[in-house]
Amino acid sequence: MPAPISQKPLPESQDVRILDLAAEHVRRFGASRLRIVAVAQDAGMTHGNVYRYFPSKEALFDAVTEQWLKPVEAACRMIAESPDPAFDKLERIIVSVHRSYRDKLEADPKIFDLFCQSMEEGRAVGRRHRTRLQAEIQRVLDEGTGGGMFDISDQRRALALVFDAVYRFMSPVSIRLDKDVPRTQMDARCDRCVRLSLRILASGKI
Amino acid sequence: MPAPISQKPLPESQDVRILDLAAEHVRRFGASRLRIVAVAQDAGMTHGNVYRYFPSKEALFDAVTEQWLKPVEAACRMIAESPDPAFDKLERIIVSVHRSYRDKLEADPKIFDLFCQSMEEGRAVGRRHRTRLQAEIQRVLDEGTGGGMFDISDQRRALALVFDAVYRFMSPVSIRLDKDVPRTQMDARCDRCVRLSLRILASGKI
DNA sequence: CAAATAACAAAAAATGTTATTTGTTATCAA
DNA sequence: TTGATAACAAATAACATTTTTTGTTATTTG
Repeated sequence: MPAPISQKPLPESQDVRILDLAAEHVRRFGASRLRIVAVAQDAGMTHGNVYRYFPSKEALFDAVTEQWLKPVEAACRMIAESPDPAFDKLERIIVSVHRSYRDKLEADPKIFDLFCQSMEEGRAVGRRHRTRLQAEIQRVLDEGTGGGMFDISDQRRALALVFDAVYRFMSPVSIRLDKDVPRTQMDARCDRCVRLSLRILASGKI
Repeated sequence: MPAPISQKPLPESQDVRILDLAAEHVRRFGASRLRIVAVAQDAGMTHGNVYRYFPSKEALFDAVTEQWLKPVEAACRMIAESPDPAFDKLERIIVSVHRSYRDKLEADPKIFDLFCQSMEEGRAVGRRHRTRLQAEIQRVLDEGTGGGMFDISDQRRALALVFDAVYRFMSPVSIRLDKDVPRTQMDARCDRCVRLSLRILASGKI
């Protein structure tokens, strides 16, 4: 029998505590109303001490966003690493990202706004997140090409084309614009659009 | 020899004058800094009189936006009415809209912002504009289907699919997000994406 | 009558002031 | 040495006040 997992979770390290509290503040009041002093107070410390962990308010926001986006990337990696055919994985990854974003938009609209803002301002958090997703997709694409599943002359171009065609379902800003369109409808359209784009990719005629 | 066209243009009607001045104010300072009193002053009248022509500031903004978007619609209609094959026209319309938007973004970024805002807020101006573009496209689509060029079971669905796939190049908000990507690159990607989407449409397998 | 103005209340924006917050640094305690 | 605090200047937000703007309506002008 393995050693029992400690029932009481270890006392979180301060940076994680601050991060969680900050996320909660954003969830409740939105980023513009978050005050470092208030977060510090909730954490039972002076505001100055928060700066030991996060060099600036923006850095704190970025950390909140990054943390909050991790599950999306994890789900993506999960699929990418599964032993299924590359084509299927590609489809599932894109659909998964769309669904995850939509879930997150509905669960935490204020944090989603933070995410969108970072994209609109072209800041590093958003860019890095997208790069990580793209890397997973690129990996699957390579795998598919290696196995002779995709016949692609210019891979880079192919990837760009797929991203362009499914942009509406992968771009947080676009997804937010469609927030009032029923989920079922958006999901169905996403599925169809992804399938279409990938069929072209598979046909290799680009 | 035909009668000479009057050299001096007819004195513009007041509403057009006000519209032009308002557009210029938006161009210069952005919508948020536009003051009805200032426009009225430029037009040489009291601000109260502006309300004889436009019932509210929002109505004035909408009129500016609508006026400013007319050339996009005109170009679209021009193509739709040409005697070319439906397939070609469809492609040219979408590409034309993308190019027009991009031109306008570069020429009048502040008015473009006004347009984007109306889309983001789901206001009538933006919706009507899009509806008019869609109507032209639908017309061409019908034409193509009638001539046996497209084999489509569910037209409504087909149109939605094409719009989804070229969304990045047709949505003003998306285009603005890509404002720093070189035009030549965006244009090339637009062309490829449109061609891809339409090929699917032509194949009829949806 | 059509086109404009003048005058007005309500809403919004600018202003100036005070209080809070941000971010740094020097200091303290374990 | 690590984790915290206290104290501080500069930046920001909050707030009350004044001014401008918006939108209406009654009145004038040609």
